[in-house]
Amino acid sequence: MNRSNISMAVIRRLPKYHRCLSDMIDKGIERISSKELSETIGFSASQIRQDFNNFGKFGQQGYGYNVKDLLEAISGIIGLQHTYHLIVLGAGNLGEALVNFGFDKLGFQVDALFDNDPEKIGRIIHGVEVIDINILETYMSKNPVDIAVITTPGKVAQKIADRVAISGARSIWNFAPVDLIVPDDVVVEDVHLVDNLMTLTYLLNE
Amino acid sequence: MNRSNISMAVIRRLPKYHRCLSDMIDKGIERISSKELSETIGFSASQIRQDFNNFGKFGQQGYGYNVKDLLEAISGIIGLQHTYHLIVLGAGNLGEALVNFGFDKLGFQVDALFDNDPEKIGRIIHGVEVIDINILETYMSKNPVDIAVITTPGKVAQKIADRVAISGARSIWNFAPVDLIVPDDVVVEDVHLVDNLMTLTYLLNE
DNA sequence: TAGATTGTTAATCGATTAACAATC
DNA sequence: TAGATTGTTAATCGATTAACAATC
Repeated sequence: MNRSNISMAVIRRLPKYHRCLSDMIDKGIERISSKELSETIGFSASQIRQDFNNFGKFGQQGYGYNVKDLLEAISGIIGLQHTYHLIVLGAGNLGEALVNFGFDKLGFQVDALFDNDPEKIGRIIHGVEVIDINILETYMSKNPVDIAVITTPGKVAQKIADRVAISGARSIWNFAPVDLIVPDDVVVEDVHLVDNLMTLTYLLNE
Repeated sequence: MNRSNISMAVIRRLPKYHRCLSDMIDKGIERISSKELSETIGFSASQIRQDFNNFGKFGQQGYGYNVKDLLEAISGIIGLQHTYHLIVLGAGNLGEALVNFGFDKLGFQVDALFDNDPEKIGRIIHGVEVIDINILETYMSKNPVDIAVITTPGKVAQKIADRVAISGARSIWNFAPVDLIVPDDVVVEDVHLVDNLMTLTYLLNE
């Protein structure tokens, strides 16, 4: 039950449990066994029970799991009880798309966009202001930033990562096609879209 | 050397080899040992040699690997010698961002965007026309589609997947937060952005 | 109570790492 | 030739699956 011992394989399955259980709530399903959940989610019943038992005992022998309670437990494990403050570095199409994606319902609030383009600075995009990247440090000294989202070109991504890390960002969600180097206490999650496309083409030629 | 036996763990490392070797070409590096590559890429030298030897013998004892030859070999393994025809389903911010991402340099050509919004149909976005989703089948009967990119809301994603699959799309790059059900011969690669965000928040609370 | 299903231990499977003979 | 480094086999490690006692 020590979070730092949990393998990444388990951690990466948590969001899928969250999504699947949310769907079940919407459908009015009240209880579920690991066997039934297995059929919906595609993980083995054994793996499901192993996964949950990394974090505690959420079921009841002979009954299964209460969907609502289990969803709440998993939300808590993931950390969805908190609201997270995001800033997006790079007000291009991708940055704009992320502002508009609808993460806010889950507690992810984009507070500001940053760019170096004078044409964009000062504009409001989906209710979020575009701020001059030159005053990033000033902004960060006054506002908490949990997640810095990097959507800049690859060439400047490391420099931006350095700046947000030194200014106190706790984590980076990186869309630039580079492997960032950050201090030990900064968490990085990469979305390497080109890598995904290449995986797809490999499988296409199998 | 039978492609279908290769594990997904290996396949998902191929794009990173590609990126790392491309960077080395740009830097003018001509040869590299698995040990040196290990230090740059962060995989063990042993793993690197194991990975390559799934596909053939690309090195030379006592010398290492020729960077240019190795990059060409890996490009070929991934399938980058071909050009791929893409269509994007959903002309929202994300669809627009993907059209503009710059994949074309790697051989990924977006031929068309599809949407159901009369305001958008007929418009040209970054040189790509937005077509009425109602004539998707007509379009696909006349044009080859290797990769169908789904950027629609989750609710309609499965229906769109069904339509592109039956019309002959060979693969789907899915950005909707659903697990698509497709015929066996259609390859799906998911980009579940909400899942990535949740993984990040988990790690943030570790 | 009997049936069902969890929580947990043991067995299996697969992926990574270590070691070294082959060879450039 | 001697040194270096691959290709490949063997050992280890970790993750998944199977099994079953505990118990609701």
